Amino acid sequence: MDRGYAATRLGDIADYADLQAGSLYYYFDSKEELVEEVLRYGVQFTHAHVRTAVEQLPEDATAGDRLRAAVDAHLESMLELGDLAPAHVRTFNQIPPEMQDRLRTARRAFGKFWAELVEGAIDAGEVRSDLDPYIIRLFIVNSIERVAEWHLRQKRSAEELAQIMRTMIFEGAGIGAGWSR
Amino acid sequence: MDRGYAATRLGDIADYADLQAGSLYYYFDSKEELVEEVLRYGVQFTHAHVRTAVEQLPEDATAGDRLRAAVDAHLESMLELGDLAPAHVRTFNQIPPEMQDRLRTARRAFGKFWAELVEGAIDAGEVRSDLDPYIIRLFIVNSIERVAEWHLRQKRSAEELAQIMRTMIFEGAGIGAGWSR
DNA sequence: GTCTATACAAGGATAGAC
DNA sequence: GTCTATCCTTGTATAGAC
Repeated sequence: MDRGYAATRLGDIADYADLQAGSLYYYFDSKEELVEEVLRYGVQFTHAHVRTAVEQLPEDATAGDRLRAAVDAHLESMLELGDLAPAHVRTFNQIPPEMQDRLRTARRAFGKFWAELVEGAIDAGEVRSDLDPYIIRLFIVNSIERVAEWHLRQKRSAEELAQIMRTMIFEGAGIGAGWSR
Repeated sequence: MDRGYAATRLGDIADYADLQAGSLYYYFDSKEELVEEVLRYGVQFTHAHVRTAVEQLPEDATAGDRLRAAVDAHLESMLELGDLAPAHVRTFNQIPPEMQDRLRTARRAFGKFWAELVEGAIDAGEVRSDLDPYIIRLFIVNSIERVAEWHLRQKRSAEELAQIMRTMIFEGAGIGAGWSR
């Protein structure tokens, strides 16, 4: 679905599955249903992966540890999902509005989880409190989601990318103070 | 073009321009040509805006000042372009490959300008030198480009958004050291 | 310049054979 | 379950009137 929702023909999908276009209707009632299933899988997979990673931390993990773990796990999901990750990120605003509504519940649940992580880290004094938590969350999640889109010239390992993202997200690009002036 | 390249019908565009679909062919030879023109305008407008902002800085501006100015100007462009900004960002990977090739020259020129700003700031010791400059650039530009997509609940002024973006990009979300460990 | 009417192509969906 | 053939809708593009 790299090329967008409407541009992706059932024939393409069928090719990918080594089937003929018509055969897809044995499994799905419509193209919409098929796409919805794929997108829903993407959110739920990622949500589950991130949540598990956070919950598996030891009892004494700080709010910062939890947030860091979430960044790593979310990034891992993006990389593991392969083509599916960018598909989901890119495609959501292209699908029919009713479908967006149906998927929104799943997306909101994941967003809420993220929001709690960010707010927890702010309350613990580990994330800056001078910006809107909502914006901080958007910024972080957006950064992670787009990584899957970077067709990097040098292939980098998941660990390497995680390290880079953590640095940029939490420490920023600048050196020393006064950058935001 | 919120809904993607293929999903955007000539009829929609015609409606927007208070015309009938057929009338568009007086101005353009094809849908492709029309879209290409719109996208090209977007890159060039932004490139020009950012370049001008940077070049208008006083002689004694540091590499950091230049980079900061670029962030502000790029963000301003995104906001000024209105619907056109997300259209460009979202649509590029959906358009036919030959069209991507034709637009790539304009995009590369802008990318090169950005790369020089980032590298200048690294050389001047104002941006961290422990990460790949290419990645730093992707991260920064991506962050700016997506802001136009945030349908923020509270409307924020351009200055306010610029302040937020500068803080997140250069200082990061974290407090204190040790975040990237 | 902009309209209406229409030709033409493409793709989603259905039917029925195997 | 998967195929092939076909229907039907939609959307790009063209023609020609005004």
